[in-house]
Amino acid sequence: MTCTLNHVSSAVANNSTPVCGLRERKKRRTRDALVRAAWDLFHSQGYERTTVREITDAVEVSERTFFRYFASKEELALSPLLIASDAFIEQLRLRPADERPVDALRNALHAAAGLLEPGQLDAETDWEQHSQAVKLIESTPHLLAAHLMIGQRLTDGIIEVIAEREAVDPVTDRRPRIIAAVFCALMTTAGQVWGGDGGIDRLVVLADDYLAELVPTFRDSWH
Amino acid sequence: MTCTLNHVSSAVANNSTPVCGLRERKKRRTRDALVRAAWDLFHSQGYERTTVREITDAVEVSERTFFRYFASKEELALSPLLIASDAFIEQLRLRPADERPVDALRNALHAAAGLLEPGQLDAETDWEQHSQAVKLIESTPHLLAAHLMIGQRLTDGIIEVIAEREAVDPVTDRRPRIIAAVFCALMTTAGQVWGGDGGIDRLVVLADDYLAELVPTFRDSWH
DNA sequence: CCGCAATGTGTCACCCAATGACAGATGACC
DNA sequence: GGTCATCTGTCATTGGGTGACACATTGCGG
Repeated sequence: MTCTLNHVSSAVANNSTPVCGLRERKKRRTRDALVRAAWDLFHSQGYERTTVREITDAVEVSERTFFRYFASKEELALSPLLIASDAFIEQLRLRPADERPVDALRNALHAAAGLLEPGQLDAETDWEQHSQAVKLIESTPHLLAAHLMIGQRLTDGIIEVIAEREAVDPVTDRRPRIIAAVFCALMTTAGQVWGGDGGIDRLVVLADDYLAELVPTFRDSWH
Repeated sequence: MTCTLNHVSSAVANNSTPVCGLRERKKRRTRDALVRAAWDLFHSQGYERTTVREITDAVEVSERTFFRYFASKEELALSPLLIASDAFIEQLRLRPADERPVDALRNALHAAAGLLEPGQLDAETDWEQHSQAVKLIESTPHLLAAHLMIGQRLTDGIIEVIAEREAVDPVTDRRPRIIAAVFCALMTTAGQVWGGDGGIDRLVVLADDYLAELVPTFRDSWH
């Protein structure tokens, strides 16, 4: 299965930079070019049958350079998901403290979806292609595994934020773990049923739908 | 993340064979030797720093032979989990039809754990080393991703069995998907908290504990 | 405007996982 | 014992990924 994903945590960071010097602009340009060329190739011939060599040839840089921008081929493919995941955590942090955890999660989901909807932030978040990205990830075992890893990372993030919000110890109190794991599992399921069709709105509706049955339980267990 | 796991489905199959001819015995012997040598090396120097070459040198076979027994290095490392996962599905199939889904899942878990407890079925299920195997998997990103893939595979299996038991269509009725996803998510979480310490019994206790809060919800949604 | 330091990039060499092709060895079965 | 299927080793090759080093470009202070 030849997979990696060692450097997930350091993958984003460089988002919406002020774009000051020429150096930075050049870097951003080659990075975007790599992402664009990669997705074009992925769509036309699939992820596994696309070599790093082909990507770098299209952009006219060396293979070595590719791996200075992305720790691995899969990190490139998964960057949209990483961005979405981080956006969600950020929105969750912004939820008012008096919301119950389950409501904070649902509201953060709506907020994050609203942010991503307009698209056009930069090359990776171009929402028109996001649908195809989802399809590609779900249909490529290697990428699906990495996708699940991002889900795991998201779960850990949620545990941390919820525990902080509710002022409980995430080690001794199992509730943050439970709600985070269940929420992510339902999100993943919703994402699979969604399949990328019908826009982000449909995904949110699906997730809400799945979550609805469990809301009473989680409300009871927290206040 | 250099991972694979393409041939998960075909990995088990050869379990508790009658051991007839000399040929079969020899094959089984080299296979077991590979597994044993691999785990020794994994424990002493970690998964990623162990090369296939080192494993095959220890057993004195060619690298090519290794890949005739295992589709990938990670398939070898994950075979205990695959076996456990398949055992669970099998037990779930054996549950009487009048049990509610959530009860069938819990009972199947107990049954499968009981089966695995004695250990000593063959090299891979040697339960004494299973604890260390879990630790190794959880601490190796590459293996953790593959572990999550097995969880996904288990989820799909559960959906199928539940839908069959309850005579519902798994595509239109979302309940099998929900209960399977939630169950697997809680199992995974329990497994991470467990960490391999305290025997399989403790894992079952943890899983039961996590599941307990959601039992009322799932009982209500089915009958 | 110039020179230095930092940083980005290309080249080369290398490791490891994995696969295909082919030939030789070995057990199965009559 | 001989034939046949199957297992195995050897060889060559591909593709992902990394380290080392040299060169080029940019940023910046004088």
